Amino acid sequence: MNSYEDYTKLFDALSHPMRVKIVGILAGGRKYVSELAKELEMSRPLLYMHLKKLEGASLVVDSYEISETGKTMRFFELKPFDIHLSPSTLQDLAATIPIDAQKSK
Amino acid sequence: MNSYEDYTKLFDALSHPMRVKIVGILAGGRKYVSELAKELEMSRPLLYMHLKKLEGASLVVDSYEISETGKTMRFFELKPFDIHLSPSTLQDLAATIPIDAQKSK
DNA sequence: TTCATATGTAATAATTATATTACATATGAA
DNA sequence: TTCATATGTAATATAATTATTACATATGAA
Repeated sequence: MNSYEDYTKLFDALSHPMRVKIVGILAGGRKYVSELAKELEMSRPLLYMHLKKLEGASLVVDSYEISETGKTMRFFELKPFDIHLSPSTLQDLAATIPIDAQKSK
Repeated sequence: MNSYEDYTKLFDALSHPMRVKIVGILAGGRKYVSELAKELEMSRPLLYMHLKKLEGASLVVDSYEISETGKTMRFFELKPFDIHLSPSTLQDLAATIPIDAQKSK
């Protein structure tokens, strides 16, 4: 974790309950996309959108594997993180934010 | 802090750099609206929008005071908070999120 | 009265985010 | 060949967020 953009991306990633839910599931171990979609009762296009945000925030990483039955599977797993939020930590972070900062997309 | 909605509101509030900046400034002491707008070089309507989000996330509270020159001033100050984010804490939080949860507006 | 400094908000524009539908490829099993 | 299960994405629709402009009120000082 370095810049304030990293932090706003992280907060943005965790601002949607389904993405927090995805993180919670992955905290119990890696899953492949179709498996996750079934568990979340969510369409894959929508799930991909959420996973992309989580990956953009460096909360998850993906890797490919071929199953015993020959299917390509894309696994997602959680990256370790440990973040402390308090007035003091946010004050330090805020000090690095320029006055004309916009939301990073 | 109780429900997952409280947390997603908090993350949403911190997902914009200017709101983190506002929190950082208020960590140094309370400010009234016009004072903040000047320091942030931001229009008051836009600042109000950001402050409303921060207040909705229970990060700040407001109070009114009459200045020595008779002007009504609306002060904002930071509420204390201390949040720890890790796979384990998010796993606990995620367990409370229903499968059909949508973003709370 | 006019000016400067507070407050507040309604209306709109512009941009992003969220969600769905409809495609497409590839593999192994039946 | 057909089916089930993986993958991926393009196009579109809907909704929410972000940002600006234009108002309005109130106070005390000049």
